[in-house]
Amino acid sequence: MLKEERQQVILDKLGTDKKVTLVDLEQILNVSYDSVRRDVIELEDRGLLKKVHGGAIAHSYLSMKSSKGLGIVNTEFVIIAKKALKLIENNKIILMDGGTTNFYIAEQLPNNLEVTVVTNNPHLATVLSEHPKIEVILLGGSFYKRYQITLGSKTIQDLENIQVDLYFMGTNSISVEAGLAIRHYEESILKQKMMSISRRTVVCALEEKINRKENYKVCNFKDLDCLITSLNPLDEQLKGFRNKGVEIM
Amino acid sequence: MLKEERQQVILDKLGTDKKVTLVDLEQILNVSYDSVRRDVIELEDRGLLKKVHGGAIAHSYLSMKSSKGLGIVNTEFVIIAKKALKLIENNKIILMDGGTTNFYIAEQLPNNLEVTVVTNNPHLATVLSEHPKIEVILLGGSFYKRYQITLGSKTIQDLENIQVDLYFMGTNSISVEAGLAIRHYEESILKQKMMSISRRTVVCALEEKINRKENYKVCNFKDLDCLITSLNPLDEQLKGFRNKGVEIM
DNA sequence: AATTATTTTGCAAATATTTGCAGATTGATT
DNA sequence: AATCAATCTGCAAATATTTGCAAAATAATT
Repeated sequence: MLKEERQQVILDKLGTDKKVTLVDLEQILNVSYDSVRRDVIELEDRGLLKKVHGGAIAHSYLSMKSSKGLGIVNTEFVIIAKKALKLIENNKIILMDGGTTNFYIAEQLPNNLEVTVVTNNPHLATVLSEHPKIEVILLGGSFYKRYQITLGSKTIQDLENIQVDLYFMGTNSISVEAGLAIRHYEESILKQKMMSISRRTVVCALEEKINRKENYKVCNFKDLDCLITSLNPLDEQLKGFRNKGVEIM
Repeated sequence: MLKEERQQVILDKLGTDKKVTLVDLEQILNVSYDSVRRDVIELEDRGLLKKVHGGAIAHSYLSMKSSKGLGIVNTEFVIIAKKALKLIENNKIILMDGGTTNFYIAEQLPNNLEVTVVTNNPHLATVLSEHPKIEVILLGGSFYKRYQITLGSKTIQDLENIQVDLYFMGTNSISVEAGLAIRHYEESILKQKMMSISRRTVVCALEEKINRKENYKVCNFKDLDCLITSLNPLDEQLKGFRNKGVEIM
């Protein structure tokens, strides 16, 4: 097996599972632990994944590339998308930023829906271009490879004259005390701007994001209008989030 | 067995399997390991595959297209890309708009090249995000699904404060009398704007575009700085294009 | 048809890369 | 602090690659 094949397998695996341990890879690829480790290091050098202690995690765009064709149905995504769709009405203007959750929601938008989607995520534009009725406005700016979105002052300036009905904000962490925070400073500023031009802001959070902490704060929890998770709104994990004036779905 | 036969077998194998080891080829072709290796090196020089340690893998773009049976076009792309690369220098700012030719050129940009690429084509941003050194600036605007580019006044406005060194313009038609014309009005305006902010404008045209006519004129032929085709610059087909102050490669 | 030039091929020695392993080091966890 | 797991480092064996060279095959010439 060629080294490149192995590395492709690693990327594919990350595309579907988003994370993988080196021990797993050692078995799947049937080479030594050191070899997979070196493969992962190489891939990281090329910026195609992030190496972590004992394994690797995907850069978000990997899953955006493969989630569709492979028909892998992550149930969490399905539940979240279903709830999110309830909020979307015809003739509204929707803002969606980066992240796999938004990507998945976009993929699920029904064919008869007639909305405008504003986004700084080119992959979203690509997916939605197959949709018969949705109009897409892509925000320009420096392209941030790691998260596969446009960023920076140009992007913010693009938003200056736009007013949207509904903003689906992606996030890396959400907690009652620390609010909503992500890993990248510029992006946190951008998200604040996006909130400011949106009538309503909705966060769709995977279970793993709940009560996590990240470095750059975007807003307080109560600044949101709605929180969507795959959990039952009455679930124990969401206890602290209730009665804060934020709808929980 | 002739060398050319062998090389065709190699390409065919890659077309189906996407990868092959030199040991495999040695057996299939029944020649020495060194011969197949040299074959693979030759094919790589022609840009028809990617050589890796111990074997070869298919070039992603070509394999994508070759499944449609565009054998001739493939080599056209290769030739055009090779010529185009000669124009690109480190630390320059390159503007590339839509079209498959630009996509293919982008994929061929060598790893040690350090340039900024400005584009209204999100797919280009995606491809280039795997490049270690290239910075990408994505132009915003309405996303035009059919051509998979951003368009419109917003895109033009984005260009207002940019000045680029080299513009690779995609086109649907080029002729001496009618100049350069395309099928979409808004895009023709955009291309004019792009020309105006570029120090040099280069058109890479597939053979089939030569002497074709389209509806919306972008510019006269002599407004270009350089024309790249897969043909020999002295080819009969290009006769009328010569001595117009436009470099022909 | 014979000769010559050119290209192609296979081989062998010298290099270089990849791989797995063992010991030392670092990092995480209790 | 102690323990366990993961990482890093250097090393040696196995593979691949490169290079030069001579034999074979092919093409060009007389």
